[in-house]
Amino acid sequence: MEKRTAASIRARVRAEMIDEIKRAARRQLATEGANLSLRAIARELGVASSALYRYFASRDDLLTALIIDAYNAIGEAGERAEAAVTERLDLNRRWVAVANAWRGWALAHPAEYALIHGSPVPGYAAPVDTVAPASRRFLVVATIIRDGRRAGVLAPAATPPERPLIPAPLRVELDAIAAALDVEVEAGLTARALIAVTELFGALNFELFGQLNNTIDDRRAWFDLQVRMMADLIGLPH
Amino acid sequence: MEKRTAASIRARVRAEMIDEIKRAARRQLATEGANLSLRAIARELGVASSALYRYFASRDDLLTALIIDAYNAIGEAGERAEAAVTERLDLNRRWVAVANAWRGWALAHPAEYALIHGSPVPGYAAPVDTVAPASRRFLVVATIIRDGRRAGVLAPAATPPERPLIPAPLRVELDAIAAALDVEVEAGLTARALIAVTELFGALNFELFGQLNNTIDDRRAWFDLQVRMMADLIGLPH
DNA sequence: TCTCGACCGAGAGCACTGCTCTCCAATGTA
DNA sequence: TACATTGGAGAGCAGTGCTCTCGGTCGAGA
Repeated sequence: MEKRTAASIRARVRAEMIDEIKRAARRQLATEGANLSLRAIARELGVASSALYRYFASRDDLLTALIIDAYNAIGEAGERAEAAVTERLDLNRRWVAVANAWRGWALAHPAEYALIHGSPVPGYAAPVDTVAPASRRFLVVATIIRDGRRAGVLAPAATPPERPLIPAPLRVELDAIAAALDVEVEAGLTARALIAVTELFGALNFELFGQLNNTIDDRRAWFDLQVRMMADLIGLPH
Repeated sequence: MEKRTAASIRARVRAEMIDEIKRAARRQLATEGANLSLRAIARELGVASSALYRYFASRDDLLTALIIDAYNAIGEAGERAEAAVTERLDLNRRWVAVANAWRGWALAHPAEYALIHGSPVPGYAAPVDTVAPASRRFLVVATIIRDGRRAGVLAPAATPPERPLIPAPLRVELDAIAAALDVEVEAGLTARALIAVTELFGALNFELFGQLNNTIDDRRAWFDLQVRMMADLIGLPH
């Protein structure tokens, strides 16, 4: 017991410091974007800038930590909203809940959203640690599709006919994605779900990166319409 | 005449220098991203860093110039590809041409693409000069819709029924957009066209910003499928 | 309980950045 | 040809990421 406790004292202090650094970094992020200043963070914490290097080997390392946190945060936001829908068979409601949760998180944390959905930091190669948190967003959508298929409301017959034919190599990849997400659906449905998600994040990018300034002011209604149209594209019953 | 010629000598030299600076900046952009270095550009041109300030008041000013150029370049790429389609009544072909041109330009100039579609540079407010070039991308799509409506192939009856109902305030805004683009179509069609474009740029963001690494390798086929599905969403006849 | 070693903070320093200011040479203009 | 506008050079300021060395502190194992 002593060993564990003793070790965890230092570890806990260290973890707290890491947390404080990340908090300050997130604050910086809001005003400075991806080119946040380590020295400014150190100043804010009342610490020499060199001290930060005891916790993060480089600025990129700190950014990586923030990126992983952001992926997990937006993923968790979607998961919680989806889990809160009690009518589990109302796939539409679950889809809308996820979409709105994503948008809500993005609007509440625009800088962190930009960190993961914006231009990659030049010369920065995303480490492998980021791929799992990054795919987390898609998992929750997969559960909706899976439940729908199992319940029969997303039966192959009920979904729209596969209109643009999918070439074989692409079909193989789409099948692999579905298998990795543990859903057994035809490639056409996988494609439509992916497209729906792509559209949503495209919409969020447009909204957050200022592409629809002076174009659409009622962003809430516009996003809502897109969410519903994408629900139709997937084939979610209403 | 002497006055004009004399003035234009200086002006021409100045324009050439500006061009050289922008060329070097674009080269920098490819490796360094948005945080390119003025001093590195100066070094590359064999010039003192302070000399650059005779041409651009600040780094942000230079970035603004690059942004405007990028908007115009991708816009023009779309326009040229669309204009090259001789079968003017084949709306589908025109749409595909535009989409592929956008993607081709993006793949050829990823850094410039990121400059206009990625996270906004922190603390950088896009000047008014950028809004016109930014909307240029949408103009070419508008012409396709307009021609389709005029030719009757995009007749209201032929387009899918307006399924998600559009709330009145949003409908007003969509009508305003259509009016600004000089197309006379119902709000539902405007919405679908906007969504199609949103999805395409969402797809390009995913592809260029690395979101579909380890997911889909056959990017060409995947983009193609998305383009065709969005053509269906708009209601372009095939 | 006590000593020792891991850990961590401080500070100086390097090479770099954007930007300003002053000085000066070149060059088109009248 | 003399002048005034233009643009380049260079020093300098405040800031950056990052490294290295030096000490102190405090939890660790004996």
